[in-house]
Amino acid sequence: MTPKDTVIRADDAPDEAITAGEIKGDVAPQTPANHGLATTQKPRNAFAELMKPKPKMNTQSLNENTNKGKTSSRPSSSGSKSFDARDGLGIYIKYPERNPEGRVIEYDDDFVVIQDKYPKASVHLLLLPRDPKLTLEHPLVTLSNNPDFLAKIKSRIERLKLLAARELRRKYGLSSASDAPYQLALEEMMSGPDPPPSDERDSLLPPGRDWSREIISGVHTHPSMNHLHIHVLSRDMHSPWLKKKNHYLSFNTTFLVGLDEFPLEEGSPRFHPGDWTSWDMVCWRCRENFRNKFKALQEHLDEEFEAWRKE
Amino acid sequence: MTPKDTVIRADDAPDEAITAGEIKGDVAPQTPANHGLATTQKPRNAFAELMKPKPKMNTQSLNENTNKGKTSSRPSSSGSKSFDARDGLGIYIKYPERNPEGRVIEYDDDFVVIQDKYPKASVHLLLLPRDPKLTLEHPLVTLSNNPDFLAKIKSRIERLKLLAARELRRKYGLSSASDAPYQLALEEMMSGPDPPPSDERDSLLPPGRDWSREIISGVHTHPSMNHLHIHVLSRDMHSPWLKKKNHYLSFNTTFLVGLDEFPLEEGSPRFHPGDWTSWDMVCWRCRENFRNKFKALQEHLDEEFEAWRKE
DNA sequence: TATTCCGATAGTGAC
DNA sequence: GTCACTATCGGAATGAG
Repeated sequence: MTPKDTVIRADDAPDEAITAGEIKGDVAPQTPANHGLATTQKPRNAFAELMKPKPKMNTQSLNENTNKGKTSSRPSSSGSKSFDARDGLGIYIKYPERNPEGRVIEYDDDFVVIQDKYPKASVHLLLLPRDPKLTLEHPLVTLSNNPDFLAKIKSRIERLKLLAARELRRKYGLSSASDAPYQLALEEMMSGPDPPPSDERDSLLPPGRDWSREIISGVHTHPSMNHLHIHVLSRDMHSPWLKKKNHYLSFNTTFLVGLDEFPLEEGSPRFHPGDWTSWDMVCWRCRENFRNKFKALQEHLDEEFEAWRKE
Repeated sequence: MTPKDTVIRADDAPDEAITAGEIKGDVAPQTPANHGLATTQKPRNAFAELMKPKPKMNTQSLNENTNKGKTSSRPSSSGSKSFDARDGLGIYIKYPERNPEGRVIEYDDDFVVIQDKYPKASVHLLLLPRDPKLTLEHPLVTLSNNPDFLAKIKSRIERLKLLAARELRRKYGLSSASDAPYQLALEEMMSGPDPPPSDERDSLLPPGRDWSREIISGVHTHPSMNHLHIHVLSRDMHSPWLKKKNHYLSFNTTFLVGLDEFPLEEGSPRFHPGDWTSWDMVCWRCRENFRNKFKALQEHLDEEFEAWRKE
């Protein structure tokens, strides 16, 4: 394996996430079932296997390992004496091959992709640049002042959006009305005599629902976690970890700066959102204003989610 | 019984409060054991019986009936169609002879005295004037503009303070260092050959601790309960019903206007205390400032109470 | 400032 | 804006048939 190769965390048991304890060597095991996405870096990913159509089963494999591997959760930011919960992402950047908490999706010399430990939506990934010169910089500054870096990020994020979109299709494709053409054709293809490999299927199938439109990406204006991270998540905001007003606002106001908004111009007001935690909560789908009534919003989001996934 | 007589709620079982259900007739029963206080109105009271010294027992009879007779709690402010919890004191004024919830201490044509349903101190009584023309007036206005009424109230309150002081002695006299001379002499008196009746004892005994100094009285600047009521309570603030900051502040700031401060002069700032619920909580005994830390104050009050009662 | 219930808000400590 | 825990603060309903 050359340093520039992307290593993939693969799942032999598609419906159960890999835990850190299952990985014995330096890198995650690879299986013949892993079919990578076609990019310049040719990374392969664990979602590929998960994307296999599973009629009659509504698996949620990505959200099932929320509490697994908790004993292996040890920040251990070696060097700093005092523990700081805000350094929690450092372990993934430093030792992605250890696959901490079974959360690593893929990694190479430049990036680590993990599932957010506390996802705020059906799909919620983090892209973590590994460059030590950049990882502790402020994301708005770095992404606005470093064109080369921004270009790399944008390229990588485009690919992650597709990854996330495929995961949405895996989760909700069968209950989606507009995805029916794809799902029906896929079923026919897979029950046929010679099913093509998974990375060739989509080009042979009708488009169905454009799930990538449901994926958002960006960075928080004032991140709580110290290491630079870019969010890639579905916009449904349907998650047991969405527990507080600021959770919702941080992804549904200008506190989130979308990747496509960069570079910000110098002196942009986006650098100073002001008292954003006091802003009203507005439904991302129907624009109803719930002011500060989080519980009411939460119930409403459940309903919107059901309608959304069936679109 | 003439209308001007004061009717006393008497306890045959001193350690257990009478409940409303035990009273069959129009008035509370009287027993030979009731020895009244010597006032112009000659009211007798339930505390007299409770004041009997009970060595080795630390009874708290006054606080034991908190939840009794709940079924008989019916505001029923006849005339107004809608229920209003702020009219809750009306029932005591209207039907004191029913002894609602077993809470009536004494009553006559002009006043009803009850135990506060949610006492904020070891002893907490309410004096309720019955005059329909006055009971719904604002206490600060009425007590400042009506000298005759104020005089009656002051007279009555003086007596209630003595009643409350005796109750403090009953509860804590035996654990009080400075009350020892009284308690020892009392014990000797009662074990002697011819113990005098209870209303003659104190004049024959050494003074002991001046419990009346521990009693405060006054009205809230902005009462929540609609019917005019004057608080008479011990200053210890030791009670399971003291649950919130405003409970404490309402008796330990200028939000409480002491009876002896009346009449207020017209335009007095006391009419407008301002944002009093945001004021700091300061220990009534040692003046330590607990700011808005209610739990910390509560623990501290427990300690102060133990020291206070042993004074 | 009646209570009670529920929920929103705020501060803290975290290996 | 990391979470989880505790506590403080804030609004709304409140009985009874």
